[in-house]
Amino acid sequence: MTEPGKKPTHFIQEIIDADRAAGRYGGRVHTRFPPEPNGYLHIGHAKAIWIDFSTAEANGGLCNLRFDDTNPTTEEEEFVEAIKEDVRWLGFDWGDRLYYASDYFEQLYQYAEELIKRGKAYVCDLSPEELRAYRGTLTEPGRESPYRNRSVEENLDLFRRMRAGEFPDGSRTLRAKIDMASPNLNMRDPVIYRIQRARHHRTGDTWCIYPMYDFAHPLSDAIEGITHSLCTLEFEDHRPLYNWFLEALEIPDPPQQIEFARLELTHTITSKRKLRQLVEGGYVRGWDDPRMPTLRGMRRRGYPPEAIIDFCSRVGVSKTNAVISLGFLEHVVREHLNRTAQRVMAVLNPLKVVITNFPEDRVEWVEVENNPEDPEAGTRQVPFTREIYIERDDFMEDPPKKFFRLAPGREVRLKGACYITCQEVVKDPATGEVIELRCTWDPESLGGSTPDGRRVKGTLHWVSARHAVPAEVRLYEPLFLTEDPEEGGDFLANLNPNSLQVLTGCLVEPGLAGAAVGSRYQFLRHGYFAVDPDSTEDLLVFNRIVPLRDSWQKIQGRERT
RNA sequence: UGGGGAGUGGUGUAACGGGAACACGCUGGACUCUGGAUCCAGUAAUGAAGGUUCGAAUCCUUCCUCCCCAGCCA
Repeated sequence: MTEPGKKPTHFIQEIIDADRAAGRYGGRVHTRFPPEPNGYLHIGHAKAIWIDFSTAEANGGLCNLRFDDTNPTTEEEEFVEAIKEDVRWLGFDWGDRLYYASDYFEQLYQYAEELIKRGKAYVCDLSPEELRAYRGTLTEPGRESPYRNRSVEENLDLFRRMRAGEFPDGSRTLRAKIDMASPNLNMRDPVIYRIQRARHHRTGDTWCIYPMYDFAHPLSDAIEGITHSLCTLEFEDHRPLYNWFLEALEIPDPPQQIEFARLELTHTITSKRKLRQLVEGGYVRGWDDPRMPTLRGMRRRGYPPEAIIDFCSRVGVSKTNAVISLGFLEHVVREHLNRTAQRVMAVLNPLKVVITNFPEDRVEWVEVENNPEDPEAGTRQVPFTREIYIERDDFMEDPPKKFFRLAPGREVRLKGACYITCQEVVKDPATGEVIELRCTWDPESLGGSTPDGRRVKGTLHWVSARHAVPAEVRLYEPLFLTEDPEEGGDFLANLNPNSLQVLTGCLVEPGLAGAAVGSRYQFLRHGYFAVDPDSTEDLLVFNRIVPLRDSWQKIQGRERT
């Protein structure tokens, strides 16, 4: 766990340190998280959110939440609320600094007029197709628009009439007058305003022209007094343009854009389009499916937000395109849950055990610790009776060498309760399936050890048959079989057919009855689980957050191959 | 074949001219009322070639590889 409040050491912090040493921005640090409200946030956004908010905080500064809502055709109010919810869930607070680029539409418009007046922008009548043709290619320069040298008066008049709605959608644009021969395509007279009669989720039909990102972003930053505008690597090519607008308008103390690498995870996609394909194609149950890399999916799965943040901070900040292994995320989640999750016994695949020398009506309440990692967590009482269930995998009639669990004639410990010895195996005469074990217990072992100090190799979890609470348990595996879902060219072909396994007829200890949705537990020897909102009064539903490391499974897997 | 970035163990991050470190993974062992956790040990890296220097991951040159850019998306 990284210590909170400790100053980070990444390259962005170094830039900030240098700025402060030089007295830039009067020593201020002000960042912003600028999502476009056109979809749900995912794990990649978590890194951006963490960087934006935590670097501000670490430097005594502030971070704004600003919706970058300059494209009304794709944006919706629904996403605004969802994004706010997700950022809050991660534990960040934007205070009263909730902004929208659309709040600045009038101001941005005035900036655009100013650009025209300075001879740095012009209205262009080229069609989208012509514009593309005029732009040139990666290796050939573009050509200047025939409308490039209109007078300031004509441009102003035309632009005002664009705003007034005198021209059809797409018929004209406002372009920055920069350099059609620039090797950086972004500088080849980029469009800064387009005509678009679309209802905006906040401004309604007030506007029929909307600013482009490249124009709106640096100026929105300037308006909010942002000092360090942090974004991902693909905007590196846009930085000259970002700076160009600020210079062209002579913005004092201009903000600076700094780019860092996105967070990518193995076995995971974050492309909005592909995520939508998974949802719409029914490959997952929705945007909050616990297998999804969306923050809502991870929340439902049971990932603690603190663990996600810790993960981000431990992955680090750099400019190297990196793919972090899903295993590392799981490690951090386990580490967090190991310290915080209450232990509980749950039998996922029950096998009945009758303890023949245990009185029929006796209920022995045994004491079990809630979390051996945290003495403060205390203990609880669990009922032990003559008929119990153990995990079917914890018994083998003909056990291999390193199998330390129950087998005919073998003695094991039942966690917190006692030692039992398997005396008889009852099978279904028709199928040969083991349906019941008849065991005896050693009353001396009550509590989990014996006066003679003899040792048993295995400790099993169990539930009392008549006290157990039924549950459904959903086990998850990565959505994709391959580290890189794009391997082979078709991500759908790499989908893991076993990404969801639903276990019914599971039995959990009685204390779990009525457990709150979202609460997290460690099912002893299985993993960490969270209560799913699908739970009802009659049936608890659990999601497996992450399994426990399992060295037995590893040994088995090794011997099988 | 233009422009912008990036190359350190299997993975991610450090080292900022001076003994390549940390974390995850992996291997082995200790311990254990979770085959968990913990502990201990081991494994393994500076893209290449030149050059500067007493000394280079770090500075210079050339080369190689990978990523991004031709929306009136962000």
